[in-house]
Amino acid sequence: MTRWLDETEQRHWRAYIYATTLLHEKLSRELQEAHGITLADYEILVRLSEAPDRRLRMSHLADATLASRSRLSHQIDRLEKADLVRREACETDRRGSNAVLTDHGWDALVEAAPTHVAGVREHLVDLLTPEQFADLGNALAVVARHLNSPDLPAEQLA
Amino acid sequence: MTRWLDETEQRHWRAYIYATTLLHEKLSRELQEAHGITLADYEILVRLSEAPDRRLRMSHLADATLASRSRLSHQIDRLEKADLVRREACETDRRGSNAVLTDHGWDALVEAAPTHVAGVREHLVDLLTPEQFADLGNALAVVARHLNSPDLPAEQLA
DNA sequence: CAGGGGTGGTTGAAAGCCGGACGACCTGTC
DNA sequence: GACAGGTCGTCCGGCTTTCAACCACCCCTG
Repeated sequence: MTRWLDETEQRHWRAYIYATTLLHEKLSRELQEAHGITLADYEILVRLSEAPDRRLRMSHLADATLASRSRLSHQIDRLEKADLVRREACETDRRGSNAVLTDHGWDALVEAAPTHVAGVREHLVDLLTPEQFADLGNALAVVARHLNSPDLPAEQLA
Repeated sequence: MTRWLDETEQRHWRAYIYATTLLHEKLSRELQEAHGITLADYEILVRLSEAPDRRLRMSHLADATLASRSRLSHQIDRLEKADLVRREACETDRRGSNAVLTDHGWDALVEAAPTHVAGVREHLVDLLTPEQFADLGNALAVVARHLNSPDLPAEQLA
């Protein structure tokens, strides 16, 4: 038996779909117009910039950015062509490679970051009260944990 | 001067990106595996099913689903191949076409709806208290309104 | 230390997506 | 009633994503 969404739930759900789609597009477009990179590119650069020696294993980076291995591989191809990232062989595991942020990549990130942060503030954070934003973050943290955990049988909760 | 995100804001922002990406993927994959349609397809079918005579102008449908005209056109191509939707000429405006839900499309929607609703509940609604979910919806409604409105100069708010 | 199963990452082909250009058509104005 | 400017939907070219196959390598087991 399906328990349907009542009218209010449906309204909230549509607001969710609507807002998340629009926000993602807007932030990505702003980055692209100002700096020629997408939001996905930006997130890769951020991860690398935070990593020790500004390098990460491909698979780790794929997990962190929620990309498939194949997708990340292509994406790194492009970033490599743009000289924002380069690949290097992994010392300890000869199957592996590291993605390394180039100096040019670092500079690009430093330039793009204000655009990104301003967008996040303008189109999200500053539209809400601090409590609202905190509640949003906490609620979505629950969702993220749920979706990220290996699928437990639902019964386990009973 | 850029006002950076503090550590807490950053945590919330990452939860946002993480959860919205995962949730979208999960719901789309569930639909695809069970019924061979994506979330975007599903939303088109829903809009058509709710419209008078189960038909809508292409441009209206594009706006409603936040798709570019070009993207919608391709998407309708696919749905037409799958016999879920068909096109028909618009009577009152010879430039236009209507997308019409076929009987088969209606049946597919009726079949897919329980999967979708169950997913939304399992991975979002039922993870939160009713208040949390309502707050989420209301906060995102603010965001959606903001992003949807024609760009006012920021000064207008002062 | 040989073999088998698993993992890391890349690749190519096919499908999907977007922006921009386009032809067709509508509508207001003179 | 002609024309200018807008709107409707499609199409083209180029890029992105996905899927599945693949090679190279690791590691465990016997």
